[in-house]
This record gives sequence, structure tokens and C-alpha cells, in this order.
Amino acid sequence: MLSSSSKYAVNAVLYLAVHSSQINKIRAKEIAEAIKLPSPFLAKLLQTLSRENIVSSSKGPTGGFYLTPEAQQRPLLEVVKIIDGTDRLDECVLGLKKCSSEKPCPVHFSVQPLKKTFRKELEENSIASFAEKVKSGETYLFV
Amino acid sequence: MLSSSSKYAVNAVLYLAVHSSQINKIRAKEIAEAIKLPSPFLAKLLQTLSRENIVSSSKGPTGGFYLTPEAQQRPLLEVVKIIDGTDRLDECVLGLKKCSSEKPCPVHFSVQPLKKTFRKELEENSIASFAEKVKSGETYLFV
DNA sequence: TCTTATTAGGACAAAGTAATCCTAAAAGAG
DNA sequence: CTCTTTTAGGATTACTTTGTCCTAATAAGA
Ligand code: SF4
Ligand code: SF4
Repeated sequence: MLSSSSKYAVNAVLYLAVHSSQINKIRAKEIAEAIKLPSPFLAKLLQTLSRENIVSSSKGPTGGFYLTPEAQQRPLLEVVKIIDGTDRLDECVLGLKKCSSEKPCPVHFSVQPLKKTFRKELEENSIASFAEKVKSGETYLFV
Repeated sequence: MLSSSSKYAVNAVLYLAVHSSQINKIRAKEIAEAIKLPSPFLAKLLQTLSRENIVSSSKGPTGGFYLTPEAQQRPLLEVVKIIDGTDRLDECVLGLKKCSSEKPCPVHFSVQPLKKTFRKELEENSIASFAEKVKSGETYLFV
């Protein structure tokens, strides 16, 4: 459904949404330790997200990554799109080219509604709203 | 969600369920053409399924693959399990190790119910029942 | 029995994904 | 101004998945 890379990216972005601000930047290494993944690899992902302005960054001592309030309002799906591209999200279980509700594949009715709902959730909820639930203790980050 | 390999396998098995019988075996090449994928690759998948007795086979002229009535009663999920293993099915969107409904990740409530439903559908419906819908024209194979 | 068509199996090749490493550029601190 | 810390970016490596190819085994039919 999602690549490992975008799982990492989602985790990292939500970590930033919860813990960072423009005056409290967070280093790639710290995030990597918190969400338990190789820090050079995460650094790459953050660079990619930074290029697309979904995370902001600053170099040098006291530098690091953070999310602007505007970035936090963007849907979480954006993160996935940037890392995985849209192809991965668009292709379906049986990977048929010309399928539709008129010409559904055998598992269409088992799968399509779920897939649609999943996408919608990620599309209609902002990074901030997912982060809010972490802050309130309703959901948890990493382990 | 599913690997390409298991998509192919599901397609091939359903093709066999619809078109084959012990007295009407189907060659790997014919299936590959029908569902449009490289035939040596499909042959490998069919071999794997054959080792696990989900498809039956016979060599030589007039040989080919077919499904026994017993095999058709097995849940479609079996095919996926054989090709992808259980790991892939068990791991979840954010890939957390110790998550649960008590310690859910931020996307748990968007995702877990859908994932469960999908698995259940594949688990509770036999190959035959999916094939039945193809025969009745309710669903379609490939394109 | 001999030939031929087909599956079985293993070795191999290509592509895609995940992860590492090294050097450059920027920015704060002294 | 210089040193240090941190991100940026490219090159490289490793691993996994996908796909190919060649040979052996098997079974039918002439
Ligand atoms: S589940 Fe529906 S949309 Fe997905 S491949 Fe099958 S027919 Fe197409
Ligand atoms: S969605 Fe639920 S089950 Fe899946 S990783 Fe998140 S917490 Fe775990």
C-alpha cells in the first residue's frame, strides 16, 4: 500500500508536527533515533520533502527541520505523494488497466471501497489533525 | 498491498477456476496470453502453487494446469499466502511493531478496519465463489 | 520405442527499492 | 574571520523483487 520510505516520511512529518516549530528545529539524527531508522536515509527523505516545501529546514548549528503552520494544514496524503509518486496510489490490487465499476475485477467489491476510503482519509485530513490526536494521547507515534 | 506476483497468481487461479477442469487442462502459455503477462514468469508461479497443491498439473502433450473441485473450495487468500508469505499481509501501513487498538498509530482508525475487512473477504470466500461471479458476468477477468 | 509437447527446477539477469558514504554549502558561535 | 554543526546532493552499494533462460523429467501419441 505504502512504501517503507513513505511510512518513514509520514512518521517523521508527524513527529515534526508534534514536536517542532520554527523556533524549535529538530535535527535529522534526533528524529531518526526517535522513530528508529537509519539517519542518513531519513535525511534523504527530509531533503526531498524540504524541496517540495512540506518541511522547512535551516543549516548550521541550531539548524534542523520544522513544519510551518501552513505546511501543517496540508493533507497527509501530500507526504505520501511526494515520496511514492501518484502511480503507487493509483494502481489497484489486480492492477488492471481498464477496469471500472462497470467492468470490475473479481475482487473489486471486496477492495475498492476500502481503498477509496483510505485515500479519502489521507486526503481530507491535514497533518495537523493527525498530529492533534497524538498530542491528545488518542494515538501514538512509533512503538 | 499485494505483490505483482500474487496479483498474477490470483488472476491465473481464477482463470483456471473459470475455464479448466481435470479433463480440460490449460497450458501456462495460454493463461499467460489470456492475462497478458510473461509466460515463463507465470509458469514459475504456477509451479509454486502446484507444489502447495492449490493447482494441479500434468506434463506432456495434452498436459497443463487445472483446479480440482476441492482446491476450488479453498479461500482465495491461500493463493496470496503462498506467493507473498504471511509477512506481507501482516505488516501494516506504518509498520509499527507493537501497535494495537490500545496503542494505535496516527492512521490506525483510518486504516485498520479497511485492512481487516479486506483480509476477511479473501479469507472467507473460496476461489469457487469468486469464479462464480465471473461466470455469471458480475465481474470480469483481465482488462 | 521414439518423438514431441509440456511441466519442474535451478541458475542467471535486470530493475527497482532501500540504505550508505562522501563532499559541498550554509549558518550560528566564539 | 574562522571553526563547527548541520542540511544538500550526488555517487555508490546492497538487497529484494521481477523476469529470463536453459536443461531435466514426464507423459501422450505415432
Ligand atoms: S479492484 Fe476494482 S479498481 Fe481495483 S483492479 Fe479490480 S476492478 Fe480495478
Ligand atoms: S494502522 Fe493500526 S495496526 Fe496498522 S501500524 Fe498503525 S497502529 Fe498498527
